[in-house]
This record gives sequence, C-alpha cells and structure tokens, in this order.
Amino acid sequence: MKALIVDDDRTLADVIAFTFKREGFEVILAEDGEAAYRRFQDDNPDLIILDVNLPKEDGFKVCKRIREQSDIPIILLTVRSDEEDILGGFHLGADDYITKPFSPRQLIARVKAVLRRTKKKNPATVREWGNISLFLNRHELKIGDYPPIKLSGLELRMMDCLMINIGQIVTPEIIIDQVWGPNAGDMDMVRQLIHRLRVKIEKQFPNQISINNIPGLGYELKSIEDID
Amino acid sequence: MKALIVDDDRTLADVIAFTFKREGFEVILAEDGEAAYRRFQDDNPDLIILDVNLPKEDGFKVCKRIREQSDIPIILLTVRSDEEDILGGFHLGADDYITKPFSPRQLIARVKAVLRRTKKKNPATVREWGNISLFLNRHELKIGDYPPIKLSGLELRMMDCLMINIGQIVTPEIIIDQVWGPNAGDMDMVRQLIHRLRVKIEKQFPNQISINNIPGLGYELKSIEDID
DNA sequence: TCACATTGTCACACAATTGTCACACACATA
DNA sequence: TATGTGTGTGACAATTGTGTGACAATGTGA
Repeated sequence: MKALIVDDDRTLADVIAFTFKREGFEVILAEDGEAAYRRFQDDNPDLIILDVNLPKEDGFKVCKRIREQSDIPIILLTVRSDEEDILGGFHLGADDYITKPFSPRQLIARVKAVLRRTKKKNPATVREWGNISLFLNRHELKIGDYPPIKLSGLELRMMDCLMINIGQIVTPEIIIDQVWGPNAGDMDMVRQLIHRLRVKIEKQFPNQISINNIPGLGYELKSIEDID
Repeated sequence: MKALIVDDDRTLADVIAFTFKREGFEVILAEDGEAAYRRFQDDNPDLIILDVNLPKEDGFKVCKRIREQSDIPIILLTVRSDEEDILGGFHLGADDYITKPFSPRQLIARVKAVLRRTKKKNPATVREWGNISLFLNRHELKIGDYPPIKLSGLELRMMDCLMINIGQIVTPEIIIDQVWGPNAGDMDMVRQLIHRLRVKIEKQFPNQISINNIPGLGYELKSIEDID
C-alpha cells in the first residue's frame, strides 16, 4: 500500500509519513501541487493525503485534476476555518477531509474508513494475460474457451494480485497487503485462500494455469502457455 | 553484525552495548561525533545507534554526513522534548528514532524492525561470476547450460557468501555471520551445510565448480574456468 | 426468520529444511 | 605407536513450511 502525502509543511508531513510507515504503508512525499501530480502519475499510489493550502497550485485544483483521471481515494487536510472550502472539496471528488490539528490515530482511522469504502466501488475493468481474463467488475475468471467461473471478493483480489505479478514470485506480505489491506490477514489465511483458488481453478480449467509455491518465498502464477 | 553506538553518556552506552552483545552483535563505541564518523569509516558497522546530543558535533550533523555516503541504518536516540528535532532527523535520513528513557527490549525491537525494512530496499537479484549465476530472489543456482537447481535459504546464503568472496578464503566466522547471523550457527553446521552444498552442486553441475577446504583457515569457491 | 455463500480458525498430515550426533579418516606431533 | 585436531560423511531428530479438510463465525439476500 502506497500513500502519497502532499504538504508543504515538512514537519507535519514527516509526522504523517512516520505514522503511515508504522501502519505498514509505503510513503511518497510531495511539497507542492505540481510535484504531487507528478508523483501521482509516476508512483501510482493507493491513496492521497492532500493539504489544501499549497504553494504553486492549491489542493482543490490538484484534487480535481487527479480525480479527472482516477478514482484513487483522496483525503484533504484543512484548517477548521476552511469549512466552506471543504464542501467545495467534496464537489471536486475528495473522499474525506480532516481538520488540523488532528492526532495520528484519527488520521489512520479516517484512512481506513475511506479505503474500506472506496474498495467497494467498481471501476469496470478487465485484467488480461494471454488467454486468461479476469473481469474485476463481474468477479469472473475465464480461461481460453472454457466457461467463466465466479470468484469471491478475496479470491478475486488474490487472483488479481497474482496476475499483476505474473511470472514473478509474490511474497505473502504483498498478498496480504493487496488482498486484506494493511494490518489484517495472516499466513494461515493466505494458505487457505490459495487452496480454495487452486481447487476452483483446477476444477473448471484443468491444466490451464497453476499457482506454484516456492518454499520460503511465496507464490507464483504460471500459465501453461508459458515457455519455461 | 556490527553495531556502532554513539553516546557521550558512558553508563547508557554500556547498557546499550550489553544489550546488543546479548543479541549477538559486535559493538563499537564512540563518545562524540568526530569519533563516530571515524569509527563509521574504519570499522564498517552494519547499524548505527546515534544520540542526538553529542559534544563537538551534534547527532544530526553526524547523521547527515554519514547518510551522504551510505545507506546504513541509523536509529536516533533523543529525549522526549526534542520531538521537533526528531522530525528534522528524518529529513537527514535517520531510519527510526527512540525516545529516552527506553527499555532494552524496545530498542532491540526497533533495531530488528529497521534491519528488516532496510534489508528489503536492496534487492540485488542476481549474483554472477563467469558462467555461474545465483538468483537470489528465486533461490536458484545455474552454471553454464545446465538447468538450474533450487537452494534452501541457508544454502543460498552460503553460496552467496562464497561467491562474494570468490577466489579468496572465507573463514568460518564470516560464514556463520553471513549465513546464520549473530548468535547462531557453529562450526559443525558449517561443515554440514558445506557438505550438502557440495553434494547438490556435484550432482547437478559435475566438475564445474568446487568448494575447497584450506585446513585451519576456511573454504574457497573455485570455478573450473579459473586458471590456477 | 432461514438458507446460502463467504470468510476465518483450527487441527492434522506430510515434506523440506535445519540442527545434532556419531564416527571415520587424514594429518601432524610427541 | 598413541594422541589430538580438523574435516567429511551419513543417520536421525527437531523444527518449520505447506496442503488439506472440517467446521464455526459472519455476512447477505430471499
């Protein structure tokens, strides 16, 4: 999970960054609107914490520009007197706001709430690799000419995670982060979920793809079409 | 594993040193910024515990100077009232901080967390020498055109250690430190692991490389391509 | 409310890895 | 020759990692 933190107050940005790191996030920092926008495009974060008062280009504009391109969760930071502005912020597509001063714990609570909420939104997309198609919006997996099967939410995210990293080993840490989010899930559940996916896949798509385990490292998705 | 502890308070430094030694670290002490910097250059530690309040040159400056040259993990020691300073410390590249007073257990926990984090930042994926390739991320060893073999975690680290020092004799002490880390491993296990590696390698890559023993000194990896 | 799917938890089997031990052998030294 | 040290080798136990099934808890919709 990557968080982009945009604030020109270095001290505050560092406090937030530190808080996020402790919660297991990877942190990217930006000090002004332009930098924020560049970082958003280059580093592909999962979440943005955006101060409203920024040099060069104010937070609202940044929020709007980013929202035009992406559904990424955005949380605005503002001072209490800006309440009217806040409402404007929601118009521009921010997912939540928090007024300064705030405690790290508050911030994290908001972040989690927002992540929970936005996770449910469904940007209609299909992830494809060779003859494998994962319909993220319909929760369906299809391989070659076989009829598709339905996947549960967790199964879908697991499959997505494996497909994004196809051909590479995916560590349990990454899986847990992608499937359950920070601070939840454990190795036992990963095993269980991998098992359920394998059973489901092997039943419907015999010998098409396999989820391999590399002891001590993680799992790896292989398509039968791959040349070893 | 060597830890450089920088603190002008001898009592505290001794407590920390004792804690680290218990955990199997080798400890180097320094009492001021200048000494710290010299020790950092001369003794090549794996980790630095750095008090912020130091005579001659304060901890932040030391931190900055060291960080300009190296990615070595640095943990700052500070008193609670310095919180703003701490944030400055993060600017300068410290990896974590801990406020006095703290318990030895806390300190060790932080140290381990930091070591875990920083180790991941440096994913050198393949170690190569001549026609020998060691795939660190896949736990695989490949020589010439033979198919690769899987290595266990210990075997991989042993092989890595030998390859880093290829052509030179590696002492058991170094092997133990590199493979098992501080506080674990003994000569018997080194022999055992060397044996297992030799069997595995000779079976798959006959007459390609050899692990030679130099009685009383250590082991040495030789490639058949090397001219003696 | 019930039925059903999904998700989390637990227990157990099995395999790979790692640690421990015993012993053989080579070599040096007295 | 006897003794001791360093090393190689095999057997085995302990530990850890992984796969699997059963079942409870939770959520969801009829």
